[in-house]
Amino acid sequence: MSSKLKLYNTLTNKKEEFKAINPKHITMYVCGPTVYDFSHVGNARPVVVFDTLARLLRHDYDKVTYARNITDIDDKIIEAATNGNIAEITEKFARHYEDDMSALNAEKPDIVPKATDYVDEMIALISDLITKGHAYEANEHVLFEISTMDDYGELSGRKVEDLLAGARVDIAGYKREASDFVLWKPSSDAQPGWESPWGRGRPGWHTECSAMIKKNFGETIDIHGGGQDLIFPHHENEIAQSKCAHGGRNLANYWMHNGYLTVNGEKMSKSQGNFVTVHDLLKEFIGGGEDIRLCLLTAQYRQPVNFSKGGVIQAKKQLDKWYKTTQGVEPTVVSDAVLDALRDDLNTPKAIMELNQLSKNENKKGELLASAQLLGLLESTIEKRLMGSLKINPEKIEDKILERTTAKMDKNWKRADEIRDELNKLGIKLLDRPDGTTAWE
RNA sequence: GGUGCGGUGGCGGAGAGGCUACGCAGCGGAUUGCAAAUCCGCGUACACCGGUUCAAAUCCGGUCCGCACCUCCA
Repeated sequence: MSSKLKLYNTLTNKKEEFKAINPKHITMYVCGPTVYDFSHVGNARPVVVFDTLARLLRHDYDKVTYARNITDIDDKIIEAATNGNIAEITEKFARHYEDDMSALNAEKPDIVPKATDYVDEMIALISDLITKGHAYEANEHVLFEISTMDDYGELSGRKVEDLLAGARVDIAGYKREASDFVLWKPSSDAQPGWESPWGRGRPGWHTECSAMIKKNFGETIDIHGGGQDLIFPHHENEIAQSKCAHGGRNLANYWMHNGYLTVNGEKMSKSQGNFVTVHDLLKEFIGGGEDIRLCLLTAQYRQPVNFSKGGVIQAKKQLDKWYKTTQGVEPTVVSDAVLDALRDDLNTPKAIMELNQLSKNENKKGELLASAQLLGLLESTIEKRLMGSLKINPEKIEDKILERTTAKMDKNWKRADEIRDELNKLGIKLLDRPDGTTAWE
């Protein structure tokens, strides 16, 4: 390996050299969606970022197991399922999620665990925490008692005192401390629920990830990822549960958090209403999943990306260029310069710069293609890309070109230009070649 | 109030003490019936004020501004 992988670790707020627990098998877990609605572009950013990391890890290591969960039990889902049919809604949006993310060239993770398949494991974890004195039952709830943990707040850099001072939570009377969090809560007859030692109920939000990681990977994994907004409280609480259940051992050695997608400088979020769903964007940019992916990779993952359609268009232009220069080329090896950039905490903008350097070199087109593909780009062909976004029958285009060529021979420039404009409106550009033939794209 | 991240040319966006990426847009040229595409050339920017240094966008101190988390959130 020409360079070593370095990753920024939220746990230490430093860029660190990556040291695998077992270099023969890397383990990575990323928080996935709560499936109650379409995902917006902001939700897609971690998917693209960690997919890119997974691709790099697969290039550098023999075996990588990447898990991304699906939260299919949650109060929002219960709310969204007005007819009470939870499974209908979760299955529908899980499917949309899979479709949308694969349109962005994000490979399916090796494991896609669903929360509802891990209820037994969650109950076991909660029981364990009660036995070890870190959780207590109150008013049909089970709560994690943060005062029983010495280093609570290590990930987010928060002190328990500050939390309490700033707490704007409705403090439920049965909590011993305001920031104790729910591990288990009761369900009404109308709500979905599972039998447990504490009555019929459902798990709290943070519990599933801890249980899934334990079951699939064991106590400690290499990398745990997600959006910055998950640092607190979600990941902090995952750490609390898992460490207290596992004798203080780390849940993950490296915690990585991607920055937000912003719109006019502000976070894209559902509650603010400033979001664009991937589903809708793909309708607008037909066949443009790769354009969206590149757009998301133009900034380093910890920096914000200001989303705009102009940005997607710019990415599209970039890809069109690369597709042209690699037409008919077979991928060879991934460039060291691109690898160096990616191994430096996933510096995708620098990697993109290196791709541009490669594209200028006649002899490095195979490297360009192989390197771009490591980033999940240039995975299609120029022909498919064209056809995917075509709004007109190719034969009709040929007819028009023929008509225009005739007009040109008669020096009827007016008619020739009319035809060109007409096709232009349909997004088709004509290329008059020096030999007199006309190609289109 | 606490915690964290930022402010780079018209725009996007790396870099992080001297060699001043890269892309888009723009301008000039080659080419073209005119275009498009392509090729060649052109940009001395790093919020502000001090300091350290032979040398600072990069280090140190201060100021201003923005964003985010502390509540569900990728």
